[in-house]
Amino acid sequence: MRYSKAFIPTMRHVPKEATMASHVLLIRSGSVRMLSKGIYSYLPLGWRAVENVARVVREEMDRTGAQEILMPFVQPASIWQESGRWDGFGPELLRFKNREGADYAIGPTHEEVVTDLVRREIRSYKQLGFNLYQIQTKYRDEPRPRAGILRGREFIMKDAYSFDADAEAAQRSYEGMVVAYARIMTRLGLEFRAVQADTGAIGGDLSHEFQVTTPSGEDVLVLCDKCSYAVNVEMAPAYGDGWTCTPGEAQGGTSSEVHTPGAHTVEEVSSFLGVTAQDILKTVVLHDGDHHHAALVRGDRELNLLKTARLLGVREVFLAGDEDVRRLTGADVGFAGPCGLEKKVESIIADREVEGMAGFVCGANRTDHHLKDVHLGDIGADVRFADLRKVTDGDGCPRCGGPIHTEKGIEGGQTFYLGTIYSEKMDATFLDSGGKSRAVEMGCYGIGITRLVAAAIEQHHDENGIVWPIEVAPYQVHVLQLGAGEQAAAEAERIHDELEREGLDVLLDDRKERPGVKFFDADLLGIPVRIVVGEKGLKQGALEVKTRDGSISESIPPSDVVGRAAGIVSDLRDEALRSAGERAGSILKETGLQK
RNA sequence: CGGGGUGUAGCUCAGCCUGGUAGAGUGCGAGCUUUGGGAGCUCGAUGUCGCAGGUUCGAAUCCUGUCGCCCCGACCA
Repeated sequence: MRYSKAFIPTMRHVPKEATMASHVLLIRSGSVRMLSKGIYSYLPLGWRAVENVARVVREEMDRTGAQEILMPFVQPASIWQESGRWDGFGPELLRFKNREGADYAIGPTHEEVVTDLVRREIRSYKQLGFNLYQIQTKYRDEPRPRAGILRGREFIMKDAYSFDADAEAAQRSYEGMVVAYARIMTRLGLEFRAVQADTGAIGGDLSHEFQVTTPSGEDVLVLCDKCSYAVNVEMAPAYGDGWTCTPGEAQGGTSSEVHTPGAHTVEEVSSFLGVTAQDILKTVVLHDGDHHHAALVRGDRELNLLKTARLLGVREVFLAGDEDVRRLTGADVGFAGPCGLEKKVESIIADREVEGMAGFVCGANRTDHHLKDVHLGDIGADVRFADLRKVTDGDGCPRCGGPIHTEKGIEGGQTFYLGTIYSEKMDATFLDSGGKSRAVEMGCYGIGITRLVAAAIEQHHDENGIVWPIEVAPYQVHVLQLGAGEQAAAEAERIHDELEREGLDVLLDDRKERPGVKFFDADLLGIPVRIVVGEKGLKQGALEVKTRDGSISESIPPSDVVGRAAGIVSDLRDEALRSAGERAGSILKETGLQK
């Protein structure tokens, strides 16, 4: 490809709407442009990267025997009503009516469609044991899209669905996908961890997230330093089986109110009253859509909303709004306490650790006032104790007791073992070898194709631009033709043409630009191998061949340049494949799926 | 949804408080010089000041509404 003919609108300025590295660089490199909130066009460079991720995903999915299909993204409400998700999915499902007034949705995922497709054809266990996947645009009406294509409303996803006759075969299908995902992530050059995950709206009881580890990630991973325990913080239990605590003094009656003007935060209360955060009881007012609840945690802890929702038996809980807090507690936000709150809320729940607290400080439900020397007996209501707090660095591993630490991650893919939850609801059944009717055992497996492009940049960039991993890079080799001399132009063309004949994707910067401009753009675009063809080098009989990550920088004769560049590319690919094989060999142990 | 911010040239932003002919840098076009890390000089083109109302002799500026975008949202309880 000749740069002079390419549509690569690079930008010098940092676009003001972008804060994350991948977002900034995708825009600056002319890879994507926003049409509307969370909705992006892919320009040639960005689209090539997307296609490359898709290519690797296809290769690895096909390798497992999965078959590619394409399903509709416009889906009738009827199948969603069958599965119960028309009401269950929430506002992220974009719904609309067609001209006849019938309800439809734009597919955020395809369990319903694929289950419907398969149930019409499956009669016997002999037909089962297959996996269907597609690569397609999805739409989820996210409440808060951000960070460009990392968390968009419209995005491209690979979703696969396995269909088996029994749980054992389904388990093997699941493991096959976990292995494939490890190969995919590794080939794409991504550092990742597979963690146990919540199954959320999709359902099922076994799930792993493939988290691309980066400090800019949205998810928090809890990882054991000693064993292979790895879990999303949403799921992480704070207390192992052996955990106990000595119940605190239940006797109340010693509490007294203290004036704490302006002390809204635990930190402020702690320094105002000269107590530690552990001596403070934090009261969080929640609502679950129907009712309000109060949750109690130690002052230095954070509430885990997912564990809280599970305890309450609801799908989701949210923080109550400021207005609700004022109405229920009778005080400004920051002064809520459990005493006297039992009549205002549906229930009071507390983290297990709170059971050991005594003589603590808590809000007085009166603006600018707290209570001190409070005991559990003062709450005057039944409090349910459970594992509610968020796990943090320094907590113990629930499996081996070793120390755990947390890391941030971007969820690049997730695998779910669904069992029969969809097949039962939607009547996808078959006759087993004994002639009995059974529901199909299903699994579903997603990879955010466009998100992985952004994640790759989050992990691979420097202050000058992108540093593409070889399998994602829109081009593998970037030939910089410097100067206006005919000799350099002819030589650059020759190198470009020969590299293309080798089957490589090559970008030839033949623009009438000064060298500095070309170098800066080359750094920004991040193509892995760079060849500089200038009059100076030709005179000296040595051209510069460099990798974008700086690991290789050589001056070699023009006649050897093509062979050397092609060699570097194939070495990089071989290395990616080799590590993919290695990681795939250990992933089942790593995830605990095999001993 | 709540809170905060922002919208002026392709891009980044100034001007707004205190109303009076629309600005800078960068980019873009032409010319000369320059040519291995975002060149210099000269000349030039570019705006429904997000949109809709209102106040005013007069609105980018003040008022009302609306739309878009960005950031934050137990860690304050």
